[in-house]
Amino acid sequence: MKKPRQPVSKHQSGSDARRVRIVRCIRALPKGRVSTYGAIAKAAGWPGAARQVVRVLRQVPGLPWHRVVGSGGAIKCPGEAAAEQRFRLQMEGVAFRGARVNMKLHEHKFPKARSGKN
DNA sequence: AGGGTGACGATCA
DNA sequence: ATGATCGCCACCC
Repeated sequence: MKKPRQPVSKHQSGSDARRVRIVRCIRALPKGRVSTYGAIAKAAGWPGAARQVVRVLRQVPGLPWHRVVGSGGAIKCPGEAAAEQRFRLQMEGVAFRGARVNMKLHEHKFPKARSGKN
């Protein structure tokens, strides 16, 4: 077996591994639960990379993108997507407080990204 | 090599 | 709450 996979580019650098990590976190979001771009980045062991989370969400299909919101539970999607996201979340039983998700009730807690060893 | 862009985050006025 | 700025990181031309 070789690696019958054809990378989008030529060589994936370390950034690819991070991407995978981020994807993993997003896919780990259970129904009815949400998280923020920053929290996911942090959970992926990469604090401050909220923008990369966004990039992954847009590039990788099949992710529960609607379960990812901005800090404070604010929906940051542009135009129509915002309405859809909100709609889908409500359908999953997520409660809103105005234009934001009630993070008190639905913010997902990721397991500690390996602190020493635990 | 240089510059612009984002479904961001935090801070300040 | 709104708008402006800065910091962060990867990607695109």
